[in-house]
Amino acid sequence: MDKKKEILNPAGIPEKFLKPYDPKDTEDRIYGLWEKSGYFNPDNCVENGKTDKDAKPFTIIMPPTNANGSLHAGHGLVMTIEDIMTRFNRMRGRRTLWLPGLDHAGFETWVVYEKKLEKEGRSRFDIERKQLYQEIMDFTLTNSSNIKSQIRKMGASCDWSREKFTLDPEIVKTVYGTFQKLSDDGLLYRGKRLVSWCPKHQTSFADIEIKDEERTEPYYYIKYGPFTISTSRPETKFGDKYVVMHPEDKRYLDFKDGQKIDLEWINGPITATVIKDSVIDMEFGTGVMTITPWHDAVDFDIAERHHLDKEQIIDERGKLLPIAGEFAGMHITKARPLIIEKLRSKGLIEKVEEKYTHVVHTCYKCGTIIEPQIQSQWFVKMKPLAEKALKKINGGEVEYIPEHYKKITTHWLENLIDWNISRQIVWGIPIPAKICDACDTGYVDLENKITKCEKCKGDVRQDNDTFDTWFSSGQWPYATLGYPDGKDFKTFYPTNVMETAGDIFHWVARMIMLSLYRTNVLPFKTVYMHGMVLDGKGQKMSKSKGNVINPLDLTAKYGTDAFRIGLVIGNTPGTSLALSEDKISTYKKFANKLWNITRFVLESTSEEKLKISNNKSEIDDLKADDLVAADVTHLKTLTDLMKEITGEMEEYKFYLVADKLYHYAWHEFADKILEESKKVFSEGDEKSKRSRAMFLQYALRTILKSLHPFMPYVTEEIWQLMNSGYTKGASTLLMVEKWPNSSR
RNA sequence: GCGCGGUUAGCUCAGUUGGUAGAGCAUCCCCUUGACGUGGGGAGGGUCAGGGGUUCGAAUCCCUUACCGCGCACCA
Repeated sequence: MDKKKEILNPAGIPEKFLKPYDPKDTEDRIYGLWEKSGYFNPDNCVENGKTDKDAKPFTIIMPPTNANGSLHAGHGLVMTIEDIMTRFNRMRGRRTLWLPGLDHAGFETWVVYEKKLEKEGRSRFDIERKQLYQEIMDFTLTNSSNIKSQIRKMGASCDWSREKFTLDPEIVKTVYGTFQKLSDDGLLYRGKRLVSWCPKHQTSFADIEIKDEERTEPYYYIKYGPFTISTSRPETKFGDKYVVMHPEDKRYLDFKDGQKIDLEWINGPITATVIKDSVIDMEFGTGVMTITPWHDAVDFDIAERHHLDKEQIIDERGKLLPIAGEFAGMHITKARPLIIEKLRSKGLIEKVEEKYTHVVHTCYKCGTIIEPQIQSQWFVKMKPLAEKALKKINGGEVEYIPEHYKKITTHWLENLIDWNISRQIVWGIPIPAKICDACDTGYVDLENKITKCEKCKGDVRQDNDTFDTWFSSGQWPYATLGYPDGKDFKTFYPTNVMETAGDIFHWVARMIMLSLYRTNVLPFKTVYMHGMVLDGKGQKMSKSKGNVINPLDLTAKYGTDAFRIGLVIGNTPGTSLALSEDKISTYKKFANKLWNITRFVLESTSEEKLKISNNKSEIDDLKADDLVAADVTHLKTLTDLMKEITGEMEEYKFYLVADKLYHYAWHEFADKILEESKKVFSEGDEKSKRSRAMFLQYALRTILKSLHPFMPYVTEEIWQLMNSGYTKGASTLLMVEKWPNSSR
């Protein structure tokens, strides 16, 4: 040991402090310590007296993470914010449960697995359903350990003993119960309705799985008897036998509703019927359009209103049906130019606008144009569910952070259409229903005992579809807690906070609707929405741009604590955040600063030098009476700060709290108080020295406690070293220490 | 078209109920002070997007314009 070190370390403080803080050497060991303690589980906290028996519960249900996924920056933020909430409330003495969960992520996983099959030269159509399901289950369960270890790496103090998976039997049972109840209450129906269909993936979609894309294509004006219609999709027009115009359009007053008109069409003469409907925009195009109810939402609505025939033109794979005559069997993309050629040769093309820009719906995975199709699927009537939810939300019973998400949510709820919950993929929760293909009737059949169709007495078959992922994840808060009889449901429901990404606010709305429907109670009091995590330049991360930041690279480089607090400071709820490495690097320095602050405090307040008591309770119950005037002032500043930040923690203003603690620790405590202390310890009288030593110990402990939710690893490591290596007293976990007293 | 945000220092963003504009990073200058150079001290830099209004007083409240982002619907 060189001379400098000798001077610095006269009291034999833990060796570790002689080197900079090393997250790599710390984090896994500390996480192991926490897990071993069992205190992630609130029951153990109560049992060991860390939490009072009658303490109020505090519950967060983790949004189920894709079991096949890898931790991305957004997850990093989720885990950080929810862990902050959890640790804060645990330290405040609440019976705190953070319940982790994994999502089978129906379609997401399906796409991944289908690609894997493709690589192996296999096709899902050659594999028996049960086997395929089992293969994907094995694949998912094998992969899930990956994401779980990544969640641990983030320091998440969730209760792994209560971990749930969306395909767990008890979750499925709850979901089935809801399906049955919806049916019993007349809120479920099997209907032939328009669904968004991906011809490549062979399934219907939720809105969120559809990506809007702007395309520039030719736009055709085509003669349709006495009219001219316009379209960008001539290949859908074969069956168009209704021509629609606004009832008040002066140009077409001569044509009467229901009037028949003979005209020459693509494949020969047809008879068209005039329909008057005010949905038509007189300003658009020629003010006349023909309709394709089977493949278009507006057209479908018109057909429903006027009880018109609906005919399928394009099959589920995107090929033309026999109605297309000579074009039957062709894929629509191949058929389009040929159809145009034919129309042109018949003199039916009036003009072509070459560059027409419009938005088309595409599959968010494969980019294939979504082909609406009429299908028999299960639908949930949303209006009654939405109304109940709206009443609660508008009545102020759900707190939204930030508040404007409330408006976005209510706007969405007010415009809901019936929800298609059937998906045509194997990977998911099978729909417990029987289908009669002969008369197209569906029966909810949880007990698997229906064998004959009540209507036509024909045979029924098992519904091969699975539930939309959102239908099951929409029941997450009560399903995970064991509704209706589970002990946890009774203790921890309703939960306190739902923390999730702002762009899936509709998931939150669905949880509110379904929870109200089944439990009659709002599933949570507060909705906390975080924004998107962008790259350092503020751009959306995407694989194609190559700007994806892997959070684990950053935690490896700067430590998890630096990553966590860097993600929190300056990040107000709902606002997107540019993740810059500079910022994370700053907080790595901060972790080290805390390390050195501790080193100084331990060194300068060592027993040998100053003869202060190291009795833990004497430090923690520090009174102003024990201190000299200067320290009384410092104590008051610190106490006021604790009071302030405790309030802000309760208001979920973590970005403020973290920033204030950073400033206090560095620029007040270290830069001012510690500097001033050097003089006190070298020149002051015994009373001042003792007072200062006690205050420094107290302040350090307070800083560590209050920073613990944000930077759990370094604070816990310091705490352990202080308690076991230097000061006396039982070694306890900072994780279950009491939050600093703010009521002095 | 309807709805929701945003526009503050070079960059990223704070700014709680209206009371003389803040932080981090970056820039510049100084300091080998015995916890830490992953350090310390200091400096420069903003007519708070434009316009109007309410007020003794507006970054903050109201109206309006422009631009950026997002959601919903539509796109025949």
